[in-house]
Amino acid sequence: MNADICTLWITPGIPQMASKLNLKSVDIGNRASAGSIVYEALRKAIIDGDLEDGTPLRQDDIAGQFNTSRIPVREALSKLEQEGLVKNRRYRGAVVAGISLREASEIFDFRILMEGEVIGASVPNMTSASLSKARGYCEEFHRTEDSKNWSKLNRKFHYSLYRDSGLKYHLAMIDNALDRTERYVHAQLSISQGVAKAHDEHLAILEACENGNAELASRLTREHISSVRDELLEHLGGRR
Amino acid sequence: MNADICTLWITPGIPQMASKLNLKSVDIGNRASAGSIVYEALRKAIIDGDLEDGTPLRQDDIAGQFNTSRIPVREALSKLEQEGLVKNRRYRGAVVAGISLREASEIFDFRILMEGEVIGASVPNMTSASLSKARGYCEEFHRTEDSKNWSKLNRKFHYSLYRDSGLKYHLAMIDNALDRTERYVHAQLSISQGVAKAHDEHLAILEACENGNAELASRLTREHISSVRDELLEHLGGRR
DNA sequence: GTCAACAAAATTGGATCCAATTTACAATTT
DNA sequence: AAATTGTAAATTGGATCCAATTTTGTTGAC
Repeated sequence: MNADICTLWITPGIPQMASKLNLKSVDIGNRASAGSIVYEALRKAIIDGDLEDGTPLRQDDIAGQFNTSRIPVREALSKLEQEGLVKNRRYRGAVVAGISLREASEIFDFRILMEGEVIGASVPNMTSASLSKARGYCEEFHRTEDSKNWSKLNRKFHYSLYRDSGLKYHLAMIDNALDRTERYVHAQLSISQGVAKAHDEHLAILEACENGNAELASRLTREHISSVRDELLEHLGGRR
Repeated sequence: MNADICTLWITPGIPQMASKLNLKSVDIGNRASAGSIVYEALRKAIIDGDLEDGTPLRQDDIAGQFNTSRIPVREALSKLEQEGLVKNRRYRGAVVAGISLREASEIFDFRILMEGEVIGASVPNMTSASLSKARGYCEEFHRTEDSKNWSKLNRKFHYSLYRDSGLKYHLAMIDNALDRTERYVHAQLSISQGVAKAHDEHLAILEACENGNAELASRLTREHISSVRDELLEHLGGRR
């Protein structure tokens, strides 16, 4: 984990005040806070599975690694707890929150409900730009060999099909659900013919979207997530 | 807002160590942290609508009111931001987050999806204890005159019908959605014949549950929330 | 050797202090 | 008077310090 993420955020669009000057400007006002830097780094590490479930997250350690004090670290840990990625116990510190298969399975059910609905609402509004972007991610997902990128691209693919729904709240809920299950998705993709099967299903979903068939896209999405869940439960020793 | 909320939490079940003594004990080890006390108080104030949208939440003020330092206040504000109840801007402080009718409407749609599903899953597992508890809340909702209690009891009624689903994640998501819309529900109940109509619908839902008709309970719940949403949009000037 | 009691170290929670930034406002110019 | 600049007050972010609590380790009794 490196600390030099702490660079300025170059924001493409700063509200264009009434100024004649047209400069390549850097929005100094939007520097990331120390807390959000720590948060992002920890979030990524947990989601990617670099930190095992139950790993204690000592405030001093983390503060040291990021060359900051414990205050921003606490802020980050608190946010991560809200998201369900760490568990905090008073005076006992934070640990990476594992989820049981039972819990994971429920979150997959949640996703089936959400994503089926959202893609259905999205299809009628889908632009060709979104579709070609989705196709790009889909192909990249198929091509890539690096298992680390699978779940990332899988996520980008699906998300690009949801965005046009304009359902921001639903999308935020989906995001959180994906955060919590990403480790499991990664595991599922890595076993058996996970990626090949997923790719086939992605293509079918994409085609339904391109044909403007919302109902089909919704059904295929539900089946897709459902099959990921079932395979996961099967391979990781779970009866439900 | 009063500061004397800061009392000890009386926890009914402390793991019964090997002790002959049987005292009404107070679990000192589970005192609420200062941050969580501030959090609960602010959350309640915002949900109940005691703090108007856009009200600035000054750290010093709040810290003063609770006779604590700003650290726990920041923690509380951070949590509230995660829940969408306040907006935080760096160096500019926090304000109570209002939601537009557009956003509220989307959250109602989310609730329709969630609560319809959850009550359906709940019905087969529903105990007579849950049902009688639900009936109690239902009647209390009907009887009470205090508008402040309507949304509270409305919430308790619905929640008591969902709990037996055992779908903890779904329930947590519903909780957050209710937090965000409670102000609007309160507004809707206060207008026209809101309470009477809601009570009729509650009775119908309850009856479906008692008869073990999951499908009907689900449909009635969806229609119930849907009608609350529609009336709200109508009365508060919204086309969708 | 096992268990309890006690003490020391480690760790977190909260208070206070300082720095960074924004906001409010007076002074200045046009 | 309106707009701009400069300055002080208000406010937040972060660092450091102390207190509360847990964890660890040690001693002693049996």
